[in-house]
Amino acid sequence: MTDTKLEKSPDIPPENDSEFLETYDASVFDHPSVTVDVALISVTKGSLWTLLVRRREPPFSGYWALPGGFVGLDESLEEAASRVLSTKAGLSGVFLEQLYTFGQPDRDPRTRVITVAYYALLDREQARRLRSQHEVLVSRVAVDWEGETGGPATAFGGDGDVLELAFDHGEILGMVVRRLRGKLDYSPIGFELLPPRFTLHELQTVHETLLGRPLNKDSFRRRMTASGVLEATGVKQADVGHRPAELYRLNKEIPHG
Amino acid sequence: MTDTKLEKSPDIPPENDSEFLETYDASVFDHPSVTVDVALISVTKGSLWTLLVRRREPPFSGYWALPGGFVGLDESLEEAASRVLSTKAGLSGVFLEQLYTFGQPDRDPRTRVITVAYYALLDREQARRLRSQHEVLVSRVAVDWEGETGGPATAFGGDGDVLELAFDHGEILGMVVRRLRGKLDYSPIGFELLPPRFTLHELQTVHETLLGRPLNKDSFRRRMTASGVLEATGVKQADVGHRPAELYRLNKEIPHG
DNA sequence: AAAATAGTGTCTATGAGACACTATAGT
DNA sequence: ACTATAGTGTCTCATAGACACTATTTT
Repeated sequence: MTDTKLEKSPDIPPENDSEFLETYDASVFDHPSVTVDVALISVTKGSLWTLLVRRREPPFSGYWALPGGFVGLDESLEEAASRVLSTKAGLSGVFLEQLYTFGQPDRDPRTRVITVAYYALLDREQARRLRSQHEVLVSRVAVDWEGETGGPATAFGGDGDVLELAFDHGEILGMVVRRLRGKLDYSPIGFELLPPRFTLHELQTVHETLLGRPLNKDSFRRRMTASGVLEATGVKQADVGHRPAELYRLNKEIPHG
Repeated sequence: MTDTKLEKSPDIPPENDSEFLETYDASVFDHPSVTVDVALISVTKGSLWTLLVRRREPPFSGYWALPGGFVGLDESLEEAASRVLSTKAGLSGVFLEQLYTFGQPDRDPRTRVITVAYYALLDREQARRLRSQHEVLVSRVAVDWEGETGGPATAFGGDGDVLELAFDHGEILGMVVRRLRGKLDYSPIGFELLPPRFTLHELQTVHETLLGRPLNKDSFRRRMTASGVLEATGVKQADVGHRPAELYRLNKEIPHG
């Protein structure tokens, strides 16, 4: 094949970025700030919840924001997100995955801030501990099913009032929910939102809450048991006022990406 | 519900990022550099291709790299990627989407560089124009089907030799291909790799090349015609040495996310 | 006519939804 | 016994794969 036109002219830029530097030279030290913002997602009572912190200073003073922080020069993005999780929520060892990077020049009115958004998935127990913390709000989140192709999420306070979200955090939350909806079919993320042992019914409720629509019970059970990612423990529920369901756990033998 | 523990203590940090600043204060002006790298993907001759540029200076001098550049303080990430596309490849108006952000502290040995990776999809005609340019190499790319869960791509030169890729660009290319494979089922990205009018066979070849495995002809035709995203033009191929196939185009009436 | 690919019709296997039925806990 | 949910068996319908067959162009 003759697809190769290899380098032969002397006017090739010496660096990947040199032609940019021509126009950028004077401000070469004006690098943008880079932050991570983390959406801590949990599912209970048939709703989606996320942790928000209230801003006390401009910009967006009084608005609610996802917990976040600057990326240190010696830490990876994931380490920065982990640090935010630990500092702002006292959590470690939770499922954490990169979502998207938001970099509109005007998203922070002060200065250029590019943020790498992450989402973390919490089970009931972790979410419960969060609710007992001070200074944070675990807020209910809703995304229109219509909002499939885009659009922000709405966050609600304890009294059902709509919360004003800082920056583009409404958009970030909207994208988190849509991403989770999309991954649910082919990725074992539902389990991250449940304790280590759970019933099929609990798993179905998590899926339904995430998707925002009811699922067929028979089909759901068949799909899950046939997929091989579940493992029956032999143990059953206790004290439930009806026939106890079997508890399942994630099958660690199967590699699940 | 009593999920709200609103702010009431005076020790709440005044800013989202203040506790980070405690440890960061001295180097508050040492922001990381932020770049965009763009993988220009095309499909022809049953293979995947991407544009690579050869580095002429350290680090990774002599290695091959994705085209990229610094993000300007006043441009969005997408605008930066568009600019790279136009400056390095002379292309505009092509499909462009953000992939992932790579930020390992040691990915660039000189200094901290966080890169936001994008991928662009080119049709035959755009790829052909690329191949006629100087100073760039349109390289064949392969990703093990096994590499479903991760791992880098391999790039090949014109003589079939393996190219050494700079930085983590092999990982980036691997993730691009896996992302495309995943999106193919539920997103009309296959059309971006074809000219405005194409036959069902050409579309199937694009899908097969991307996926790295053969597809069932009958099922593929049914799926595509039933999906409603295709529109028959009534026009047929000419000069093909066999029965000419009907040409289809993307149905612009249907909203497709 | 031969070669080559386009396109259709039909049968079968598989998975989802619907529904009826049985099972087992607490009260 | 009653209630509520767990779990099974079976039927139907939609979709994918397999295969046979017909159609239409160039050489």
